[in-house]
Amino acid sequence: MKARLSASRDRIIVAALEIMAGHGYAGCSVAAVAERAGMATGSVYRHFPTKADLFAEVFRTASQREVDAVARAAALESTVAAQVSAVIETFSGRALQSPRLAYALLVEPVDPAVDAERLVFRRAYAELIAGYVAAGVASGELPPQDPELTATALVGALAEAMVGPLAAGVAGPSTIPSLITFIHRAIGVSP
Amino acid sequence: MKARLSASRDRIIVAALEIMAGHGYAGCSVAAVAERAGMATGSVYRHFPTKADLFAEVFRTASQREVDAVARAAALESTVAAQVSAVIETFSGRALQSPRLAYALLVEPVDPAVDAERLVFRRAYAELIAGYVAAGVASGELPPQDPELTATALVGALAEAMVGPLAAGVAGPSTIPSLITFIHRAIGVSP
DNA sequence: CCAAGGTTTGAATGATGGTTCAATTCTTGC
DNA sequence: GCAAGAATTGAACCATCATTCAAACCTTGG
Repeated sequence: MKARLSASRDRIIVAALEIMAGHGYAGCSVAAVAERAGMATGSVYRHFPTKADLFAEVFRTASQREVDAVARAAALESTVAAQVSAVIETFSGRALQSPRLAYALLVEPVDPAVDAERLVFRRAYAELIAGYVAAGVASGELPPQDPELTATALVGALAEAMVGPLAAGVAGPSTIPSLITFIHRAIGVSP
Repeated sequence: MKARLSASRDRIIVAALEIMAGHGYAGCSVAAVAERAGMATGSVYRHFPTKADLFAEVFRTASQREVDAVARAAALESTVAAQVSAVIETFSGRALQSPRLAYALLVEPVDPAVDAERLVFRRAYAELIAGYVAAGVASGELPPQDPELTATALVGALAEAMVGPLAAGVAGPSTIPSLITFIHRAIGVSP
């Protein structure tokens, strides 16, 4: 019974994610989520007090998954240059794999309460990158700089560069390599 | 009479801008705009077919003003390094002067139809910057690169770096200089 | 001055979609 | 089996605004 409850909760989140991946946040009415989760509209409210709470958690879940994937890929590398390349490749590869979801997570207009969760998402990326940058500065691989600011700017650059390709559905073949070059230069990787 | 008509139209746009600057897009109900413009709600619809059309124009107007100010400041400089510095200083200076408006123009959740206008805004900045970068590459002041991608990434970096300070109301004293350093390095200005 | 035409008004309308809740169905302990 | 209690249902409710429109009000040409 407890299990049934928590299973329902999970089904709701999964359903919401699936609809986001297919039709964006715009397609995520509570009724649509409930239907896809195989339950009545009202039942959603047995698990989440409001729609905003539900989607805050949905965003948190999806964001965590993305950040984890990127962190895992970057952790395999040992130089800052390679770590940052891994971040960009993983981030953009996954985004292009589920463009609608990426668009929703990154920039689609959402309820302001959910928007707040998006900031957390972007900050999580920034924290991850800031760590690598700080290590690079400490080891002398990178010139002195404010790792927080560098990381923030880098997340912005990455997100902005992906918005066009996400809308189009594909990225030009030189987009990712160019972006890597740009960002390597930006953090001061010696050529 | 014609004058009266076009004056009303202007009053509506000005009112919308003022409310955006004070309470963001969230505060911009048609009723609120009409009241501030000193007319009845329904009269707004004698000038704009829908709210989305009104705010598309409001965004276009505000964006144009911003881009013009930045372009004017950059045009006074003669090296790419100085031009880009002028862009960053002007952009961030103006944003911090009207943080609520800047937040609305840059990232606040808005009606999807209005959101499209935001892309135009960001692209206008990118075009401006791309022009300078392309000239710098041609003159040899900058290393070879894709000016479009560089400019897009740069706009993203700039916007992202401002979101935190905009929410807080102020930027730390080193934010702008650090950002300039970062972006100079990113485009390949020789030190 | 006056009537015809256009303009302005602001309360009513309507659409959307989140939220509630009385009725029903299911689960569980005895 | 069988209540008692919890969970589920989904249609009704409600709040929010954008949008409309019939009535009231100007403006202007004669």
